[in-house]
Amino acid sequence: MKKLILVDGNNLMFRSYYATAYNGNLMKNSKGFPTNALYGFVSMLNKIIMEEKPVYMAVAFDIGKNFRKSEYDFYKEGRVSTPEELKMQMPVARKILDAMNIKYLELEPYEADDIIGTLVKMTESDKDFASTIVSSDKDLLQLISDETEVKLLKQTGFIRYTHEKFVEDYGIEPIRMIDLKALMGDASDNIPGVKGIGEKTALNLLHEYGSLENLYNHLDEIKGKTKEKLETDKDNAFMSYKIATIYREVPLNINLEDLHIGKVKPKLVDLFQELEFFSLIKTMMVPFKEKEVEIEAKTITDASTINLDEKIAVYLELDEYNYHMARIIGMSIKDSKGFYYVERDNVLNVLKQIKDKEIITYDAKKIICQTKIKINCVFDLMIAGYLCNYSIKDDIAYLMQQFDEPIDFYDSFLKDKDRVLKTKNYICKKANFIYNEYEEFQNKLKDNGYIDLFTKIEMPLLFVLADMEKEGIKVEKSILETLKVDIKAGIDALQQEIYADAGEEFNISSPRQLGEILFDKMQLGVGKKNKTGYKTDVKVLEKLIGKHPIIEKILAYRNLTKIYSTYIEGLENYILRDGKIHTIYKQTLTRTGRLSSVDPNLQNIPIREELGRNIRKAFVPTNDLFLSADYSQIELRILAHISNCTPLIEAFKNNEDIHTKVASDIYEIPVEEVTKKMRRTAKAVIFGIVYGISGFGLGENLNISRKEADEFINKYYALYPEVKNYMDNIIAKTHEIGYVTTLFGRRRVIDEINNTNYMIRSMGERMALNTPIQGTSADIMKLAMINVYNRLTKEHLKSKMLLQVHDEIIIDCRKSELEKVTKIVTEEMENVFPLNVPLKVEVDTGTDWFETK
DNA sequence: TTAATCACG
DNA sequence: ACGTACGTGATTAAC
Repeated sequence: MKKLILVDGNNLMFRSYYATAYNGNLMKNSKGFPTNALYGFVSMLNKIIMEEKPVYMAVAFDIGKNFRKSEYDFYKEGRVSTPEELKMQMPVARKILDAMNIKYLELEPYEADDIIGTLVKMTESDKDFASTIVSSDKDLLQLISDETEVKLLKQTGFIRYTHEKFVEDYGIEPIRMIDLKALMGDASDNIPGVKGIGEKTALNLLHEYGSLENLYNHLDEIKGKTKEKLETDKDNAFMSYKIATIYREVPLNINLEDLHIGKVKPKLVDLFQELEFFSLIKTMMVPFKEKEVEIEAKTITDASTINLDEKIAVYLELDEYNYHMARIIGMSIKDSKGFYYVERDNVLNVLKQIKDKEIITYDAKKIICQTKIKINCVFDLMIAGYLCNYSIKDDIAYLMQQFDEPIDFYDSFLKDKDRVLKTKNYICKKANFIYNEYEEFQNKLKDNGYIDLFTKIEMPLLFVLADMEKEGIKVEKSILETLKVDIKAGIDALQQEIYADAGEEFNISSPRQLGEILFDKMQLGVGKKNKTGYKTDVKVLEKLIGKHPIIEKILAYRNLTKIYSTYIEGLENYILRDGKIHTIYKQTLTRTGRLSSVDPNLQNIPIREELGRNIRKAFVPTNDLFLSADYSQIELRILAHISNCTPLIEAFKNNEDIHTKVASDIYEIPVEEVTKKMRRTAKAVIFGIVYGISGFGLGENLNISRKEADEFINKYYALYPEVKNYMDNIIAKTHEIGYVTTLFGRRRVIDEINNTNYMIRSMGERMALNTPIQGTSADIMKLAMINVYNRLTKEHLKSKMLLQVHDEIIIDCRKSELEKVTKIVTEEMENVFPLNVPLKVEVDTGTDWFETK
């Protein structure tokens, strides 16, 4: 039996386009040509080939006019026209198929369905063939027979409709899909059908009478409204039948044998290069991979032959991402004359000799932390790329790919059996890329107005962060261990009680299993659903408190296991031989300009709940105490500043409690009469504003009605019209220019802002509101850190900055220096940049992180 | 690999 | 009628 796969090409392209077009970031190559539909199309083809392993294949397309439209001018009327960005991709799909050596068929005035129908007919008269149709279009189900099945694509996965499966699901023969459509019509194709008859009624009628023809022959047996409807629209029904029938006599002039899949042609590489489908080149083009160009690099053991009078590009390769734990593989250098390669054992030696020369690299922090040598990096390509809105990963290969210089990804390089042979060439290519792109990125920075942000904030910050990471924070394992024993006992006890309450053992950590126990077995409520089953998050569970003691036990269990695995076991794994944890601050990741912390994340150590907060007891100073300095209400102060809101600015100037102040304004009562609850409400409203509020969201958050929430918001706007004004303006402006800016000129492009999908557009608007606030706050903190660091260094203090948690820094402080350090952080942080509002810093100290603040 | 959950500002 | 607050990272289950 020869298997023929028949693909509905148009359908696949449309699906691929819309599947990814929604997020607002239409995938394009560097020339701006949209590629999202093509990428999905090729991936889908590959998937089909993998799953079906066909020997014969054909892809059908619509082209030109179609005969249905000529005969019935209402056909497909009212359809939104195909987006230009999808149309552009259609011809390329054909080119790709040609290069993949897969036949595609199109013929005016027929539609893809008709071509597929014709091919199906051909296979059915040829005993050797059986076909599988691939599409998400149910119309094609009418072609199902014993030799023909339809792989009906769903949002995720597919349903394979064989003849048997179809009859089982629909209770009619596949060919009666036509009769079904004749009755129920099709809104998307503008096929009328019988008005008022939907799928349910239509199916019932067909179960009873078998076909449209027979149904109308027995019209007198039908009662009531249905009969009336059928009578009124009889003509429409038979006309719809004609339109819905797939034509099977398209003059294709082809033999089935012609549809044999051939070998992939080399020109596919060129196409994919043009489209920048580098990952597809790697997976599909193995036999065609170009031979690696060998770079002539001199292996050196010292720096004597390098031209150090000009900038040099340096690249250091390690054997894992976490540079605190990694070992060196080798180092490459490019100068004005050529390439140099340094083997592992000589890296430190060479680096020491060149460290004060002007170095350009990718991820200087990695080099400094790994080698403990403070190189004079004047240009970090990773940071430049980040500011210029490139998608930046730790692996430089991602950036190289975007510049048409694809090399193996670091992950696959590490796994490569022949790695040793390739190393020199591989990492020299990286140095070459850095060297060659330096000027271009320098210009990009200039064009974007990023020179100050780059040279005065991000580059200096890199060295500050490197020092903090290198220093690390001391963690007392014994304290974690003590806690661990208690928590483990708690978990075990709770687990037994929960099993007893539930009447069976199950995996409490599985939301799915838990949901079934709570809502199906124990019937503790109706249960909200998500994609995979019942929702079981804190909010849901808290609503169930009181219905059964198991709920509180589950909440406690969740709390304990979270602490146990993430904050006890998790952290323990990161304590190095020096007894310290060295996190990695990602400087080139967030869309707003904030830092993030990984391996481990030290920016989300518990504080809000008492139990989790105990984790902080394990973090201790190596000097005498911790000093924390945090910006009080920095985001709100920035909001007051950028909206130039007089009452808020005044409140901050008078050092008022802002939440109480807003509460007193909203409730129209004196400050003294503001209750805790009022203050809490005001706080939630204020937060909502910063995030781009909706009445619904605030209502959810405060557990009040949407109407009440709306009233609060409107009250707030009335009180502080400047804020409302700012919000309206920033949204309008972002719609126009497509990006937002922080006070220091950092930009975030927001493509979502003009998306046609309401939900995505709204999200874009909220980002437009929030990013200038969050981003400016991040800029200010970064600058303050640099200034604090410089003061500590200049005044020769032994106290060291260890951590940053967005609006807070933690310093490992000498007791003798406490006064000086307090003065430094307060001065530097509060006076880092003049705003219309004062910046306020709150300082606290303690002998461990628990005691601090 | 993705989804759900929960930790932080 | 829609679906619902910004920015992160780690762990677990389940495919």
